[in-house]
Amino acid sequence: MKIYNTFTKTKEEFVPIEPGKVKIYVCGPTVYSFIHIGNARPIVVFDVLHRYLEYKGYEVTYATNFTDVDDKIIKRANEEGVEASVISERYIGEYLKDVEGLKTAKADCRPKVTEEIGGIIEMIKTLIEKGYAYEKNGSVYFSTTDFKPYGLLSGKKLKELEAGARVEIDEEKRNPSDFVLWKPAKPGEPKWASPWSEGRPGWHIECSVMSKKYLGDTIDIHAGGDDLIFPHHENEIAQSEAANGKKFVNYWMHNAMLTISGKKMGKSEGNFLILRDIIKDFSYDVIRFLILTVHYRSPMNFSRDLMEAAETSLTRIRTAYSNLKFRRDNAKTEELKEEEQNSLNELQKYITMFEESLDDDLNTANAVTAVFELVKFSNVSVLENSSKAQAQAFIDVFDKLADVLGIKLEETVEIGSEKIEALIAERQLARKNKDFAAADRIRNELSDMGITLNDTPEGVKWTYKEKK
RNA sequence: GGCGCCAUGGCCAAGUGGUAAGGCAAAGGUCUGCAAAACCUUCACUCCCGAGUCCGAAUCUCGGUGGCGCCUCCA
Repeated sequence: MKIYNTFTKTKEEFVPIEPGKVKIYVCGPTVYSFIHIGNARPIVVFDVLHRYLEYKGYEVTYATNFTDVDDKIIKRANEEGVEASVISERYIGEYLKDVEGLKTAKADCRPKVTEEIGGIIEMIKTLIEKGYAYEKNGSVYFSTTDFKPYGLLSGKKLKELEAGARVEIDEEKRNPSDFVLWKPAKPGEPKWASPWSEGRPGWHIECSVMSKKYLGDTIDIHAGGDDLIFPHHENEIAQSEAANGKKFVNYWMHNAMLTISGKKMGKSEGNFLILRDIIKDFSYDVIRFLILTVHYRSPMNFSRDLMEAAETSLTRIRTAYSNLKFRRDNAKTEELKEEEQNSLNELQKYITMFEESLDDDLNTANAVTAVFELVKFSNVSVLENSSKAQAQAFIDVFDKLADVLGIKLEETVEIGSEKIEALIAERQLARKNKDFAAADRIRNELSDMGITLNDTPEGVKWTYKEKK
């Protein structure tokens, strides 16, 4: 499998540190509100990476954190007049609901910063001892000029950074590009005791500490949004490599931003759409599917029109799948017929196409295309007179590929199927008596419930789609 | 100001040297009581513009134009 490594700016053959095992760290959310749909992109993309590596037989350890102490959380807590932990716990809960909905709940661990303070203090101590960090008035800063490789990931040069007008001037820092590892608490802010002051950690140090604790000094893949390349990931490298004296990450993966009307969607930009709001009109599956139709390193412009198109596309896949199940359950022949053997041999072609796509830097867009090609092939191959064995073979391939992409092939029916069957039987009777007005009335009634009927020579087939 | 990325049909989107995947939308047809689904057919002599390299370029080089991102919290 080839992976584009942001550090080397090339696609590289993926070779894990330990054969058969992969350690992945993905930067998680700061929990001060609901996530927006842009946040869903890395969650979905790197979940597919996780699933695909497992599909290929790797044993994956996947860690993603919660930043549960931060200025924004404190601000929100002050606005509501509650403890910071009330805010963070609330949005961790909401985040997990979204993660569940997106079918991305496979992470092995989700550490929280507030539960890792001890480890953070230890790493800061080490950095001071090794001469990479210094204390000033209760704050501790990382000295960027003392870490020679600083800037290699982002391609920034310290000189340029200093020349930039946007670097905050801070009298305590030796260099404008130095960043905070520990800062003293202001009155009323959450705080922990440390050798330097009662305070809390800076943002960047947490990921270095948690990655080390849960995955080790050197990990295979570290991933996140491309807006984290600088300064967050650059700083993580500096901290981890300075403290551990070892290479931090072998492959850096970054997803491009989700845009809206061509502009980056961001909480600071104020042009974001909350995932929960989108889910009122579309299912989680649709946003997940839409995200997969674009390569993860290309910017993706979000719109409702795209969601609608994605929903229709997804329905095409689901319809093909449900047709297969219908054919299987109504098949007149059990055993595979001789003439069907060719189609089964050809199935492998689609699996290969699917795998080659994902092997090429996780090209989910082409993997989805492979699924569409499979849909087409299935529609022309598995017919009324097909055997149960043939239909099942196709179903197995659908299941296999959909599982990697995390696409749900069937919607859960929320209505009692006895009721549906009764109405269908009633309509069939009406049709038999040529009372088409009554038949159509029942069909409309079912349609209002989200049931679409399909009259076939083998009987009536129905599919369910949740009404929004 | 510095660094980097992108520009493919009505919409979305793969493709990074060998002659334009796929999805949505649209048009016609088959099937059907009508539908739905499915199938068949049609839908970019062309990939922002100009020049160059090459037997050959959407793909490489140079120059434009337009758009975006990072340099500050951000997925």
